[in-house]
Amino acid sequence: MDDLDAKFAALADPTRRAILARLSQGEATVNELVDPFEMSQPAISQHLKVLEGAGLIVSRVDGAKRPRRLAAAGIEAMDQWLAMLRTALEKNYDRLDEVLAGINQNKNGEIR
Amino acid sequence: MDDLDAKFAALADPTRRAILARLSQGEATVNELVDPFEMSQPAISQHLKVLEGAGLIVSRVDGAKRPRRLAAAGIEAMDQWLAMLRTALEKNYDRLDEVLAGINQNKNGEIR
DNA sequence: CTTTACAATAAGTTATAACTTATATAAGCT
DNA sequence: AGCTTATATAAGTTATAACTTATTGTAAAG
Repeated sequence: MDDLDAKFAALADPTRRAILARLSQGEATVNELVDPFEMSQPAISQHLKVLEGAGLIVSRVDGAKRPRRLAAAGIEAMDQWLAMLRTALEKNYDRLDEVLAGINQNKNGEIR
Repeated sequence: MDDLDAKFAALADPTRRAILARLSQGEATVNELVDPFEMSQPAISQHLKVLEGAGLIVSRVDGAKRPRRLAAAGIEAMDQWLAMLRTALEKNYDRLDEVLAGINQNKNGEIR
């Protein structure tokens, strides 16, 4: 699963982030997920469809219920992409440190 | 900076992710960022505005040029949010391990 | 001080997202 | 079978996103 467009777009909605936060505590059915929101059941079902399409959650059939839970694999792709930026930033900080060290060195004629 | 809606929405566009990837290698001006894309300069400027609004990049003035670079602070909020999910998933795996251990125990009358 | 280079803004178009209400499907209960 | 509960799908509305071309603003260079 690699569709970063869908994954990040899914996380861009606060309702969907709240759903994921809820699911991080364990499985929940659609009705359980509807409760905390001032929003219709179809609206939540549509959000769940988006999350499932993005590979961030999976569903299971239990009679008439369809409990959802987080999909481990789905989180990783995003995480790795962010890791790239994080690493790049760390490297930039290192460079900045070197630059600042250089400035101190020049000002004083020695390293301080 | 905490506007997760804007941050994740910004990352949902492949052009903007490519821009961030380019900036992870160091500063770049608007024209430099336009080059690799088959897209007008205004389009790129608009993408940059979105990224800046989301706190993911910052700009600097150098004569008529406005070099952009990554904004360290902006990445963190997203990263922390994802970290929450990651941790939750790890915990769920731990629980699953316990459950499976329990099953083995019951089947055999002893832990195997 | 006019031209050129770099970038931002304006206005218009088209596609898509996020809801709503109404309706369909499917399982469980009596 | 008929009623209820759980969820999905359909259709319609409104707002917003992602472009385009045209234009404007601003600094540097001749």
